[in-house]
Amino acid sequence: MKIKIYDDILTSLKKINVNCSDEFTVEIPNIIEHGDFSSNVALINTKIIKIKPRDLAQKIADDLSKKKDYKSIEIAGPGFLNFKLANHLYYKELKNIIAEQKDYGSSNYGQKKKVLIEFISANPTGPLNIVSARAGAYGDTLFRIMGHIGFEPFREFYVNDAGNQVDIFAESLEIRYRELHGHSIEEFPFEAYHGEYIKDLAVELNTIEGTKLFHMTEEDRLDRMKTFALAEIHRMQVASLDRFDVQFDNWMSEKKLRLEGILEEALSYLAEAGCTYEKDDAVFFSSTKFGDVKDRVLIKADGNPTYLVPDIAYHLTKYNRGFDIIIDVLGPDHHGHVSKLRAAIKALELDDSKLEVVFLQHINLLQDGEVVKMSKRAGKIVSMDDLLDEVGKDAARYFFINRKPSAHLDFDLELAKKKSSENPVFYCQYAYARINSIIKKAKKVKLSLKKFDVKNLSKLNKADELNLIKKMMDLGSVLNLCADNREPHRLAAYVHELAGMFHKYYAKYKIIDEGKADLSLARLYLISAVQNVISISLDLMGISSPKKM
RNA sequence: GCGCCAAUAGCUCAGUUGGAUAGAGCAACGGAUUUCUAAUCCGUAGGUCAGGGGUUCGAAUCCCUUUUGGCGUGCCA
Repeated sequence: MKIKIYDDILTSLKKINVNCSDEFTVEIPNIIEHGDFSSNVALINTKIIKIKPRDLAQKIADDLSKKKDYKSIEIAGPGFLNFKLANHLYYKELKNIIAEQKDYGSSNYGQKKKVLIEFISANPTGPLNIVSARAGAYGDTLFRIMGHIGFEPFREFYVNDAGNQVDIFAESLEIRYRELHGHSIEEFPFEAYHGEYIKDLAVELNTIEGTKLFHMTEEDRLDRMKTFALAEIHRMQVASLDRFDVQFDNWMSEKKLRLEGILEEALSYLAEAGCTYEKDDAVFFSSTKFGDVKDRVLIKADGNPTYLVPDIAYHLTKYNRGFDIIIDVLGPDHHGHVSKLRAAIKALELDDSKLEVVFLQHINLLQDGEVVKMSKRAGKIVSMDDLLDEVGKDAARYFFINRKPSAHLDFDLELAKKKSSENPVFYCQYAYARINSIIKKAKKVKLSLKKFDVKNLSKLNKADELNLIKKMMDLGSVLNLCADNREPHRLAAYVHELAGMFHKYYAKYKIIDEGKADLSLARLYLISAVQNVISISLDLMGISSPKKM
C-alpha cells in the first residue's frame, strides 16, 4: 500500500510538472490524527525546487483528490501530506489476506538472490549451549523470512572437526576412558575439556569397544576416539536442533576442506597475489595491505596452519558456490577475526561487499540475580536441551528473536522458566487460540463464511476495524525491513502489536451477534484474516499456533 | 594504547533508516468476568533518550567530543 501511494505521488509530480528527487518516503504516522499514511515529499525538496513546501503539497493533494482511492488528503505542519484511504481499498486487501492464506505477505522482493546464512557453527566438542540457541533462533528465522519474500536462502553449519582443539577433545575422552578402567589420573589437565558429558561418552565408547582400545597403538586409539566423539557430538547437536525446529541445508566439514586440498588452493592464490612472505620459519599474510592492523601468521613455525587458513578456504568455497549475499552470524568474541578474513577476501580479489557479518551480542545468564560464567572447558554449560526442557521451544525462540542482534541480552533463568503471562509469546498465541474458539462457536450457531457475501464488508466501518486491516497490510513491509536489516526482531514486535489490537477489539466488540448475521459474518471474516496473519508471523519465527490453550 | 559494539521509564527492551506529542511488556496502584477463553481489557503513575557541541525546516536517530560498560587486539580455535 505504501508503494501504491508512493507511485501515485510520483505520477502526480509528473503531471504537475515538478521535477524533484524521488527519495521521499511514505510512512504510517505514529499519531492517528495524522491519517493512515503520510509523506514528506514536499519537505525534502525545498532546496532543489523553489516552491514552498505547503504550496507543493497543495498541488499534489489537489491532483490526487481526483482519484477515488482517498477519503481525504490533508496538508499539515511544515508540509506533510496526510492521506486517509477509502474503505474499498481496505476491503480489497482483506479479501487478499483470506484468498492468499499462508502466502500472504510473500513477494518477489528478494529477486531470487542466493543468500548463504552461516550460523551456530559451534565447535563439535560438546552439546549446544544457550549461545547457539540464540544463533539458531536468529539464523533460522532470518532464513524463513527471506524465503517468504523471494530470496533463495541456504542454511549452513560449519563444523571445525579438524585441528588442535579436536585433538585435545580426543585426549580428554581418553582420560575419562582410562578412569573407567581404574587408571589413576594425577591431575586433569587444565586445557582439556572438563564437561560431565565426556564421562558419558567414555561409558558409551566402553560398551561398544570394551578394553579393545588398549591393544591399539596410541595413534590409532586417539583416532578412534576422535571419530567416535565427533560422530556422537554431531548426533547430539542435530537432535537438539530438531527439538528447536532448526535444520540445515549443509554441514560443511573443515576436515573435508582439508582433504580436498582447498587449504592449499587458498594459500597458493594468496601466494600468487604476492600477499605472503616467510619470517621466523613461519608463513605470514601481509594483511596490512588490506586494512588490517598487523600481518597474520598462516603457517606456524611447526608447519601447521593457523585457524585462519581453513577459514579463508571455507569462504573461498562460499564465493565459488555463487551466492549473491553471504551472511556470517558470529559471536561477539569473533569481531577481531573479521578484519583478517576481509583482508584475505580482498587479497583474493573477491567482492568483499558480498560478505556481511552479523554479531550476536553476549548473553548474560542470570541465576539468582548473579551472572553465571559459561565456559565449555570448565564444563559449566546451560545446554540448549536444558533450556528446551525448562521453557519449551516456542518461548525460547520468541525470547531470542524478540531482541535485535546487536543488543546484549540478559537471560534470567528464573524468569524464563515461568510459564506465565510475563512471557509475551503466550499473548500472541492466545490471540490465535481465541479466534479459533470464536470460529468454533460461530459454527455452532450456523454462521458460515461460505455464505458470506463480500459486499457486506462495508459493515466493517469502525476505526478499530480499519486499523486492524491497516496493521495486517503492513506485514509485507515489515518482512522487507527484517530481511534488509537482518533484524527479525521486528517481526516479533509486529505480531505482538497485532495480537494486542485484536485483544482490544475483542474486549470492545462482540463478534457474534446472532441478531445481525451480516455484521457477524463480516467480523468473522476480519478475525479470520487476523488469525491468518498471526499464524504466518509465528510460522516464520518457528513458533507454533495452538488452537487451544 | 588502538579497534568493534552498546548506553532510551524502577527492570527488560521497541522506536518503520532524519519526521509531527519518544512507545510496549514486566513490576506498582485502582477498576472490569450472568459474556465469543480474564493467559484478556480499561485507567493511574513513571523520561534532561548518559553529558556537551555541531549539521537543518526538523535529531533518540547523522557527525565530533567526553564519560561509563562489554568484547577484541595469540605462531589458541
